[in-house]
Amino acid sequence: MTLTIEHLGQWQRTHNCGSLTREHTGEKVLIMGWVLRRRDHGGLIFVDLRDRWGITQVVFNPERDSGSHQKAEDLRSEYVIAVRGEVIGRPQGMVNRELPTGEIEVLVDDLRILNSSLTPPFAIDEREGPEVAENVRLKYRYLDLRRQSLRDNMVLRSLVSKWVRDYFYSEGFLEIETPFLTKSTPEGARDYLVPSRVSPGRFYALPQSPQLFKQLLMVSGYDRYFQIVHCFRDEDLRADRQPEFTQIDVEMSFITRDCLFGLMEGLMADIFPRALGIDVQRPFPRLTYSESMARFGLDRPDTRFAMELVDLTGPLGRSDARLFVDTVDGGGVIKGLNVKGQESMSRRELDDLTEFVSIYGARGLAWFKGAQDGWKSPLAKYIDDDLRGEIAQAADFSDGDLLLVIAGSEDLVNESLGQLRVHLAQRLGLIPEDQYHFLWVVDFPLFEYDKDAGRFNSMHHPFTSPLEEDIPLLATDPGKVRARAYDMVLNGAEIGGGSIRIHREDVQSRIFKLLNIGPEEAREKFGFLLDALQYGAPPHGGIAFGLDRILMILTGAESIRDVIPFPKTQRATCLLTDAPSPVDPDQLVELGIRLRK
RNA sequence: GGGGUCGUAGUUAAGUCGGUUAUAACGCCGGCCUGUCACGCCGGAGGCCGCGGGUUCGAGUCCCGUCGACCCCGCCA
Repeated sequence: MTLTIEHLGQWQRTHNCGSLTREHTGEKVLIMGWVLRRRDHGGLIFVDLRDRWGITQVVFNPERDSGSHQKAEDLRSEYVIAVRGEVIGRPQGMVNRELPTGEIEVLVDDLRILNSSLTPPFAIDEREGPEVAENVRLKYRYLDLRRQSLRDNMVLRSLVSKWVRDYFYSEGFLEIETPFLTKSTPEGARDYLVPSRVSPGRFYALPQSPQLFKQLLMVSGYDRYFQIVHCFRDEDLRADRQPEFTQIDVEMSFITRDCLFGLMEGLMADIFPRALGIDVQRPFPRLTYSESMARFGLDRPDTRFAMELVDLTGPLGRSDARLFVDTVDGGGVIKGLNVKGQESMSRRELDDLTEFVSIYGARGLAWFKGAQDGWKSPLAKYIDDDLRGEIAQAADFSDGDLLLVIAGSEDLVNESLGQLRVHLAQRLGLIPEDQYHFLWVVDFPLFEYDKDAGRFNSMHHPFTSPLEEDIPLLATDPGKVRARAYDMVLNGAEIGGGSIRIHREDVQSRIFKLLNIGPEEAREKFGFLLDALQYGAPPHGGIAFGLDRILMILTGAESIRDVIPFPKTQRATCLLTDAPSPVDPDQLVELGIRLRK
């Protein structure tokens, strides 16, 4: 016999599937949802009915209504149904403590089957089995989104957006939209381009961020702007990077850095307690970029554990080990990591660590084990007792400890040792997962030197203001100039970054010149900004947070894809829609585009 | 552009040194079952071993190529 799909008719929901409790006992209710699971006892049929609010057990009893009981025999997973019935308290001993609605069930008087469903390729009930391969989940994303863990993430995402809006509105901010079809700018990430039909051969770019528009809004006097906005960058993906992602974008006029910090700390102190029930200590600690690099090797330090980097350039540079001496002669540095109590680490494990740091260009990883009968290390014989004493003191190195050492250029040593620090902490379980360490990293360099191109690039972006006391250095030693730029860091992840901007045209032009952007190029690319700066641009600055990254931390997600409803694969494709896809040749003709073979 | 992990029923996995009919669990289908809640019991169906080529008497297994998912380096102002 064939299944009959029924119309909804005049039926209206009285409750959702998460709302019924013991207090509703005896009430006639009408609920609708998806069949999560059917348990057919021949006589009784139980159905776990699911919607986005929860799960309610409904019972079909032939003695109550034989018609609906008979229809219920045809129900399968993910059929869409509506049931009318009575809320009854569950009999003694049959309460389900796992469910918020577990004290009651709905005894069905009438059933309408609103839609059938193919058997889903994977169980919607996540208790069913192990994790499903991600390509299957992405192809059937609409089914994956039905599952509890993804749904929880989407619900939190919605709430966080609302809390952000509430916070900024209460602080007097305006939410203003900026264009998605805009002008390509040369700096920064690769642009996503959109061809113009009306102007053949010309292209819009999707914004990497609303940076210039929010600065223009400050010139317009729309002090205290924010926006929750999509941004686009055509770069390769990572576990925490998608080609389109969401920023909480903020800009303010007439502010000091400290004023902005206070407001943004307030935002975090609003969101995190709501989401996680934790306290957020304010003010956040501040670390200069150079201190962060020296102590943690990275510009986004995870301060939930110690194991800081130790500079051993002095003592090891005076040792008899050729490697170390040569490094110092070549202007390099030698730094170490004291891994407390890991003296027993095996050769095999040390090889793994050596391989790990080689990813970041480290040529090798020297190790010293502290034992009662002296140091154990292939290099021990090159280091005399005086130097050992010096090193032991500098690194707090004693019996039972493992000292890992890397020599090379400062950048390389910091990067590889900083990554190793985090890697080891994860492996050794040194990270307290229930802690949330916010901090600011400040005073970034304004420029970084591009060896290949032989010129300076902006570290943040070209509109970042230098520290006032460093402005004279622009003429003499640009590499030393510090920027009024800052990052907010949480548990070793950069969750936001910003700067006080340049608001004077003369300073902006000077920076462009240092960046090798000539006056003509500057005019062509940023002329509108340079013009605007000459019409009474106020001092201003701002910040942008990565909403997706914040959500990753709030949800404990390992992949950014788990906090985005419809994410893309690592090759930036969408397995659900099969985008990107070829287009009709007529569309290309209309755009004046011919594909190269 | 580069390095790595993986790809076997719908799903998750096993598959030895290359050997005869490719296993299991869950799911699915049929039957039984009035208190289950990841129900239970009995029975059944289900495979382009990602794809293409090669080696071999013989390939899920070895080799080459290719496609796809994931992680990382480069890249990401």
